[in-house]
Amino acid sequence: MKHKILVIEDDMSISNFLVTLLRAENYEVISASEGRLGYHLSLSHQPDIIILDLGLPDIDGIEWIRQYRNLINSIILVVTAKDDHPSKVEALDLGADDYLTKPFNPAELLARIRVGLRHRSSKDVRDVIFEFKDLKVNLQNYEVVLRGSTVHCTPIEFQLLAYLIEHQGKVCTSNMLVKKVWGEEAQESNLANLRVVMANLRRKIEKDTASPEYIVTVLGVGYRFVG
Amino acid sequence: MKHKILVIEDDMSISNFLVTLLRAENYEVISASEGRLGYHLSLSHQPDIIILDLGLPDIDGIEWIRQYRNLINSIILVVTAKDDHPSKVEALDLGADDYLTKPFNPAELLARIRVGLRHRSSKDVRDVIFEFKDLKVNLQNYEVVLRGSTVHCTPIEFQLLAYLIEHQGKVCTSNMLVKKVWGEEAQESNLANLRVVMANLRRKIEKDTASPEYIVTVLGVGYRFVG
DNA sequence: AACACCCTATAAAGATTTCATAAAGATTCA
DNA sequence: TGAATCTTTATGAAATCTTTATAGGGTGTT
Repeated sequence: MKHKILVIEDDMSISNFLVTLLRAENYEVISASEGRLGYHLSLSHQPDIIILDLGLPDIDGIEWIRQYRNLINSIILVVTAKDDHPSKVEALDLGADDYLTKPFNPAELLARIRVGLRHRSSKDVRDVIFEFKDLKVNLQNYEVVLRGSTVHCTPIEFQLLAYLIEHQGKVCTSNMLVKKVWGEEAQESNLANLRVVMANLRRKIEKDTASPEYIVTVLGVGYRFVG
Repeated sequence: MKHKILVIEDDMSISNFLVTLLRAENYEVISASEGRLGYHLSLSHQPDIIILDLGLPDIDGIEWIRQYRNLINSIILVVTAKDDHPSKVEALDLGADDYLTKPFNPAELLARIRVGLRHRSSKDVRDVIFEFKDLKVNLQNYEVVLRGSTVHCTPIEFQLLAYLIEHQGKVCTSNMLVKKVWGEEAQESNLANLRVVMANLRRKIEKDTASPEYIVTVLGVGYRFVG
């Protein structure tokens, strides 16, 4: 799928240059020449990356980051003419992910965009609703639906499932799971417990518990949600 | 908890400056003046961030990234004197997370370290994946894939393989392997064991165990993962 | 060449560990 | 109190690890 980039820049010649450059790299590009419009576009289009110029006509770039950083879920790459260190440090500390000073080398910009995309894709954008194969889990409502019909899970079963889903694809050691589900001070003894809960959970969501399709055992280590 | 930073830099005056600067910021800092040592320290200490100078005496910095990027789980921040764009783009594309050119502003370095830590703590644990010829090993998930299909390894087999991979190219004595896999207090008697495990492991990953392609025997000494 | 010696590979059997699950007892909460 | 949930305990099965035994392949000596 094409990655989406939002360019917020008021200087039209630079903006056009960026848009052309990025389109040539096969990104989907949208642009805004004002800060507030940029914010609204970022909400409606959910771009992967925002390229933000600090010198906007309607709102100071630093202020833009301060106000909107936590409201959007994109990588912010600041590209600006000012090379004063205070604003650089401030922008980064307010949540910008990278900072380039004009004039910049286009190849470097593109490389830094790829870095941003890398970071973003490994940062699993966590949805409240998780879906995989026939399983649908609403991580807020404690709701588990399997092939259309609701499956009732006990609180502990759900916590276990939720933790495994949050770390899908990665092996979770039994110790880690015991600690996360029963609390940090949990004892070794809870291991037996974990197994019982796991068996019950599997009975509820797996077709064949002997060859599970969602939660697999990693012998000697722990469990892993296939993702 | 204190964040851990590894500085890999051969110019002692810069290295000392960085170490002092970072310690003053309350980071836990370790340093190496050579690339290979730096790699081993990053394995043993698992730093959150690695600050890497590209001009190392024993190995080219770009080469360092190419070889080790997938084997370590840290943020890599390149700090170098060369400001040639090709190496900048190459370093970033090979997996470096940021790139600063000397002389850099310390405040900016610190800000970029904070960016790196933010990215890291936002839950993404980069997959540590080793690839060589037809073999792909995910060192976190205990997963071994050979020519596209998953190979099941037992815990001990995997530990052995992982240790050899971490020291690829170097001969590991049988004693060392026994100690690392069975524990420091392991006996001489485990040598027979090691051989059995090795035979089983080879049966799983080698086409022809008589002339192995990944793990070769070094007669009278031990074993070596070809790398 | 024949032999002994050392080191290694591997098969097979036995011992051990780890896991899944049932069932019974304890706890919690309404 | 009673229903649901959680914990403990027990047991068998499966996977793994260890031990033991045997065979093979070098190397060096006579």
